[in-house]
Amino acid sequence: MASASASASATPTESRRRDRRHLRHEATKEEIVDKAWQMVQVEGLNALSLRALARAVDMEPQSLYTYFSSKHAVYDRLFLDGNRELLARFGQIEAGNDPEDLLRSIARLFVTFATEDEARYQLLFQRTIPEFEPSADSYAVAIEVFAKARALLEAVGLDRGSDFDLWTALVAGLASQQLANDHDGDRYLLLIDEAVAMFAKHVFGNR
Amino acid sequence: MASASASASATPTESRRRDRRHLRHEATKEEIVDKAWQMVQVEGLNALSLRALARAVDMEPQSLYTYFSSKHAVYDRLFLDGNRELLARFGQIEAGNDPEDLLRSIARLFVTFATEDEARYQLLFQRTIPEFEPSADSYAVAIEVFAKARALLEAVGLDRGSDFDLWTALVAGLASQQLANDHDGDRYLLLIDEAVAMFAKHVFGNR
DNA sequence: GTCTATATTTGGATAGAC
DNA sequence: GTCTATCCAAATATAGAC
Repeated sequence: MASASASASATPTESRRRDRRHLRHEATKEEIVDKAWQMVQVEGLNALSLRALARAVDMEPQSLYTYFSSKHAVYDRLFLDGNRELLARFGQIEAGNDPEDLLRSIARLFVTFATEDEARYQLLFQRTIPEFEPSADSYAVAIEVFAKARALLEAVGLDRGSDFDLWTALVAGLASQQLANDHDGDRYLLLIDEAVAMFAKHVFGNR
Repeated sequence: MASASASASATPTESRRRDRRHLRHEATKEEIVDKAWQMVQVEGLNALSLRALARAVDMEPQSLYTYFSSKHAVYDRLFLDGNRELLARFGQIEAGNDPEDLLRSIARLFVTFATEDEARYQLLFQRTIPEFEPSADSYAVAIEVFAKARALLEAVGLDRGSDFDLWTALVAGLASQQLANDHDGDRYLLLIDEAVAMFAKHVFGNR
């Protein structure tokens, strides 16, 4: 079964060579992706250009096409990366006994994630790049993120869809206002606990 | 004083001619702006190009420069327009006796304004165009909008800055989630009343 | 896998005739 | 105020040599 994926007649030497080539390829790709993140952070998500990206990694623009078949493919990779990162962070949240504690953890996690990198937030949660749509594979991870967030809320007894939607609106609102109105400050970050308390009281009442 | 703004030796005929020319100029400018709004609505805020815009109003691209000195000047005009529109709508809100009614009106107004036109929302409230910053004049109107919203909240007794910030986060959150996750639906619109009730209870308690 | 060369398109912007 | 002509730069992308 495994041999079907490559040349069936590969010698051990050929196989090792292929692996090394593959590793090198992946390493270069990583380098490109890292630089792309840097660039969108500094210049803005929509300012990314393949030329500039290529030159930033000491490559001719055309050579990038060995790694990414188009500009959207680069964006798609960033989209995937961002969602994987968020999913990983959600995975570290542990459900304690107090529901409000959990909500607070989620809110802090999300707003921190958002404010760390505005370009990433725009890419993942706002439709700001003309024509760009994530590939099915990348989108699947975004769905996972969504499902994970929902599962966390269900774990504290919030299984109504409308509770979940109100929650995400509240948290996304804090994130987007922090980015839009107080980019380098903490005005809205400081409201997280109050917002969580308000929401908790609303959905749990006075239990 | 008035004559200082133009040629001091203008005859009545010259003056009328100048007026008509001015009117025609403004009319054409309006037409360009209208078309620009249409285009960003359809193709996305960042997809606007002066060439396409010019051709859409049956003009050579270069002729646009008679009306707008740069692409950012067009964006700046849209930014101004959008803020004026929002300000005008805020002006129609009347402060009744019930605070929660007022909050509900504001929330509906804002979320409706946002969901009507995603490009406009991005332009006014998200930093999605690389390099673009509104001119001082346009920004002044944005400040007016902000001040008006704040005054409305103060009218119902909410004079703490943190209340205002929590409020705008909540409302902006509903708006941005509606745009991002349910573009043509009403999932988050339907949550407005609940969100307002939650917030009102939080800030007013059980009076 | 990287380069040179090149195609093609598009973009914003200016000069100058009419 | 609009056009022609033009510039210049940048963009994405492909073909083919090495």
